[in-house]
Amino acid sequence: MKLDRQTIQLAAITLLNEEGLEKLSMRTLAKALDVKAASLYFHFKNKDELMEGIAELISGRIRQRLEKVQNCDFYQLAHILREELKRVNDSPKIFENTYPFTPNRTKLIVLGMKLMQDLGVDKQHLTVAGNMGNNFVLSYVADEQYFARGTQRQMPAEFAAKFPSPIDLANPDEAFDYGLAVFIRGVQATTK
Amino acid sequence: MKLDRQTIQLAAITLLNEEGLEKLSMRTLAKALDVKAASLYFHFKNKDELMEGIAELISGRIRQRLEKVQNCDFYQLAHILREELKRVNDSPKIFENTYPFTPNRTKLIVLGMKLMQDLGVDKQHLTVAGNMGNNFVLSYVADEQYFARGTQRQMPAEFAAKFPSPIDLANPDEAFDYGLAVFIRGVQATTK
DNA sequence: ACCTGAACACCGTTCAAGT
DNA sequence: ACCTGAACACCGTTCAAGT
Repeated sequence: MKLDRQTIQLAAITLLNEEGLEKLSMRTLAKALDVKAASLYFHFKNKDELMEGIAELISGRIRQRLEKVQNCDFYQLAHILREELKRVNDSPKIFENTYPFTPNRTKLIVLGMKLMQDLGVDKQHLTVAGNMGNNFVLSYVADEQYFARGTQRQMPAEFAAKFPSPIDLANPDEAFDYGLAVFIRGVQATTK
Repeated sequence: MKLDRQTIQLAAITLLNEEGLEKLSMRTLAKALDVKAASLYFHFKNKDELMEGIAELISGRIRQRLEKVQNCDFYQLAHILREELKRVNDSPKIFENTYPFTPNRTKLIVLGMKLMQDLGVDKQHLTVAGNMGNNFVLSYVADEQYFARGTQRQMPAEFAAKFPSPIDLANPDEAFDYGLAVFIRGVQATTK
């Protein structure tokens, strides 16, 4: 088997979409590639570096899509981010648990900051606002994937009675736009 | 050694604050309690149930503090939530990865929903808004604890040059209030 | 340069057996 | 009722050895 970093990362993504992050081990990944676990360590220093590579790969996909968008605003960035995160099961957890300043990802962070500036955020709150926008999308996709899994335990009857038919599950796109609007309008309203 | 669920949970919290979630295993926990790992399984079905118990214990602390607050609004809830989460290292990750509908935690969720209603959120967006508020605080504390750890790798020079001295790190309380204001005003602005 | 065999030091979990 | 010894099936990682 001829390995390289990208082959390994793509195989890992396939495994994530089939089984989820918990089932992804260096050994299962090696097995899927018909290779021994130790071989992976020739291409990646350790598992963390592999995860970092996956986040970086996804960031590259996002940047590629952004190139085709002129006059990008935060609304569009958030939508593309959500869509690409959804393509990889458990990607929000991977993003949360890896070092963020890899090349493509850094460029996305810088773009996010610029878009915050465009929304009128003052300089001293750029990073807070940027983190908040990023965390909103990550958490939203994490919740979506959690419910898509369908393996959760039930809500207690007490709760289900009080909040019947939560529309977000039926209308995830509308709910995402609602949350996004909350964030964007909130940022605008909080600018002096 | 005389064990019970609470003793185990408190020992786990101590270990979290000393070493973090990654170092917390059933075996290290047992060692800290001067007991064998298998003993823990008499009190908890598995590690997940133990983590769930820790989140539930923290939720109980929050509820206790909320009892002393009259006319609680979301601003106050968010502050108390943040403070209690900060008392336990990696608590945001624990909350994210456990089943949420345990008794005390369910009551907090119901309260959160009610406070969203007080802010004027329409019925069909209650759960989205509630999740968003919850995720905001969780993510914020996760970031705070990440930076408090101090073991992160450096930002690239390119980035540090563009965004010098991020005030959020120096002024975490002010930054939290900023984010909270963004959320609250955004919710109000997005109500028809 | 790239891969493997074999090992090391860990995990979570189970369960018959002890008290 | 509560705890343990001993095992099972896993992990991530290293490194001398092979090609």
